[in-house]
Amino acid sequence: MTAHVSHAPAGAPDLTAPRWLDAEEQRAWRAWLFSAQLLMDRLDRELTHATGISHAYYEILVALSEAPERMMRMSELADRCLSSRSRLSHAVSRLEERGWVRRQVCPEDGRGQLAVLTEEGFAALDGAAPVHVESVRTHLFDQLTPDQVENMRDLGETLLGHLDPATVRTLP
Amino acid sequence: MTAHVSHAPAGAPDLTAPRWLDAEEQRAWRAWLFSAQLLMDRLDRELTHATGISHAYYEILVALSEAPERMMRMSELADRCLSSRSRLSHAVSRLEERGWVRRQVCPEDGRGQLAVLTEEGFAALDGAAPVHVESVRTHLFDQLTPDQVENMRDLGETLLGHLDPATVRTLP
DNA sequence: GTAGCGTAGTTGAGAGCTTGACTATTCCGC
DNA sequence: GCGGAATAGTCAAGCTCTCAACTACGCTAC
Repeated sequence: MTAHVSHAPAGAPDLTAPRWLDAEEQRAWRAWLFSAQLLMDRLDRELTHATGISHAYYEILVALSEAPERMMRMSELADRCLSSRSRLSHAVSRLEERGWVRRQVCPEDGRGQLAVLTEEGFAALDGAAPVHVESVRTHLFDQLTPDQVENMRDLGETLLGHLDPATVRTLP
Repeated sequence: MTAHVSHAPAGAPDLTAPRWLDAEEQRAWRAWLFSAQLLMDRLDRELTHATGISHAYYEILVALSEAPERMMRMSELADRCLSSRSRLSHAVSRLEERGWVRRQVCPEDGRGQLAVLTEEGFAALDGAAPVHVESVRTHLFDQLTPDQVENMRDLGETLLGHLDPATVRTLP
């Protein structure tokens, strides 16, 4: 960013002036942003390339595999995957075409749909998981000391507590 | 992820077995992933909603505004924005339609194109920057202690050093 | 029961991204 | 110089996401 300078007189701080980042904050922010973008991109590419499953689809399969009876309400699944309803609906349709998920009307609520992981879907996940965990190891945990891992967890949970207090409670 | 257990005998560790994450690692990884996704999504939405400029476009404008003469080679700009050549080419075309960027053949290399930030583009960035910095403050720095900010920088730079050693040197 | 409202999920159109092919130009070895 | 390899950038086709309707069902009050 080009330099932005507040022109408020020293004695009267301008409370509406943008709270620009200082050099340290700028550096921290960019390091975080770039590393996060690169890491997600790398993990997604390696997974997609090796297994044909994008990280977004992988997350859906994981969520279903962990759910009781390997089935979940569409909305609940969308929340769990940080996805919009619409996006999830499209994604599940595509997973259905691959035979990995099927839809089923919800017995308790006629409006609802259940997404159910099929045996084929579970097998696909089972094949992809070792690939993905190896990527996460290589590009994340292998690079960090135990203290850094602890800091990562602390940072993540702090931000999560602000951005979405409901999700922080669903952590393992 | 459902439980995955290595069946190798204790005396002969299986070096090809997936290095699954333990509970602590799982927790750290998910906290990081969810918070990163939510934060990026939030910042992008707030910026797009308030200014009509997506975060991806914002990054292009920022990179150009910081470049000498507010111009940059297409490839260099793509690298700086962690974007593919193709994606950047499309994005610059759309920014050109808005009158914020224009293309210019590179004098030194007839194959190359220079993306140049226009006055209108600079004005658009100038209007968007306060909105964006306020989002970053609200959802990131206001939530963290100075120690956490320091940890964030450390983590980001560590990961960046592994994922893209070239980029870490371009930090402010 | 039925009108009205809220919720669950889907759909279609349009925007943006990815992949891979393609053009134009430069670089390099002879 | 000149032919072949490498590089810069663009483009078309297909896929995914977003936004804004839209359908279908459930809940509540009368």
